[in-house]
Amino acid sequence: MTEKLDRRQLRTKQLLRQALLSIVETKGFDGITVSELAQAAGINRGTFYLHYSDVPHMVESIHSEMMNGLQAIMEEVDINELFTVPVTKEPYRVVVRVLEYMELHTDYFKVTLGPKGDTSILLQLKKMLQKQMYSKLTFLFPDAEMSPFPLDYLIAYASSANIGIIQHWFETGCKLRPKEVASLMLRILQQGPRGSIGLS
Amino acid sequence: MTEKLDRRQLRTKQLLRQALLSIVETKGFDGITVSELAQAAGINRGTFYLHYSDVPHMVESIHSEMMNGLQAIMEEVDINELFTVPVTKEPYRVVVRVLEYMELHTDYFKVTLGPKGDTSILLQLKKMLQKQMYSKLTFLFPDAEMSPFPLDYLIAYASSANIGIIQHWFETGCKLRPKEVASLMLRILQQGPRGSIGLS
DNA sequence: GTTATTATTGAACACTATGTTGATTAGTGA
DNA sequence: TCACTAATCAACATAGTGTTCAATAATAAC
Repeated sequence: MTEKLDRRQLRTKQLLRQALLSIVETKGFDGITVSELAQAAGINRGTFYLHYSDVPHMVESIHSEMMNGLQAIMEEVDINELFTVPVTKEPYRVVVRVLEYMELHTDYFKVTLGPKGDTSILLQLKKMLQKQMYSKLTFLFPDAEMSPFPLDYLIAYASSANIGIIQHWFETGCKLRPKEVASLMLRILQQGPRGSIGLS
Repeated sequence: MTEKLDRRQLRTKQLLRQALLSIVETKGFDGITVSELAQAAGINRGTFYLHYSDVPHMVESIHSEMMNGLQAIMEEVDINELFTVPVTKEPYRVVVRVLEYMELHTDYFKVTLGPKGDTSILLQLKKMLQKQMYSKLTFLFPDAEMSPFPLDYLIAYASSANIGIIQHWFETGCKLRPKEVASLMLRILQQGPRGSIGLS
């Protein structure tokens, strides 16, 4: 997989990554030129093409790195537990680990999930959640007709909702600990919006 | 407001709008050139600049039109009712009207809310929902400390969740009627994810 | 430490899109 | 019909693209 070692390559890739995220933070992912990227990174414009064919290619490449990291954690998730385990002081472990991973890479996620962010990443993230939810829900409801509520809409609802919480977490500067955020997600998922604020 | 009448201007604006949405549908909002836009619309490239300064300006302009239409409807919403009125066969009226408006402009919303869509529009839409929710929730909980659940996170959750449902609605080709979608939104908002599928 | 390797640099290239201008044509409203 | 003005067409300087090549510098391996 990672069979690249030359310090020079690593250095320029790091410089490019920093430059990209810095630019994205101010003007979003659109309209970034190779020229400004190279200048911000302090490297020669031609050098960029030794690593990426294109700005979109570089963006996609960085996206993949982060998504792979998330995917590895996600694959351990067990939605069944999420739905059946009662509220405890220890929120669901894998959720916490996902949030910790995101907090570790704040520089990346705060921009991609924010207002200048990337739709495709939000979508991938949502699809990850949905995939897990779907497999577990179809286990709970082998015959889709048994559910009094269309499962696809339920999944669309719950996945978007949790992403909304994560976005708000970054938007407010990650003031809460991953554990606390996971705890909120668990409570609202179990009790629903009305129940969580104390309405009957 | 709308004091433009010349048929020629209306014609080219319509042609440009159609061309834009058609292009966006295939390659998203990014990297659209004035040249391809003019060609797709069958107008002279220079003519574009008689109407818009820029591609982003045109995009922003079309966004505003749609958002203003939504805003006018949204301002009638009464979240209080959403939270207190029991499930009836008639879902909340304003929600239905918003969904009807969106369905009327399917060509626009199916792309902007979809995978190739625009983050800023999703954000504006979410902010609209949040504004309404916030004013109503602070009415229910004048002292923010009274809520056992942080209101900002609750609002982030609920607004994203409902947008997720709308996105899924367009994603699946608007098979349900606006009334049916509004009914789903109401049920899940009241009963929560677990309650709506019949779990205790 | 020397050497072979290779990433980076800098300059040049043709190409595409930009945004603007001025003169001309053609459609519109009164 | 006629004054007005939107749309067209060609031309322009500018800026970014993606590529190539020779020269330079840093690196890894011996």
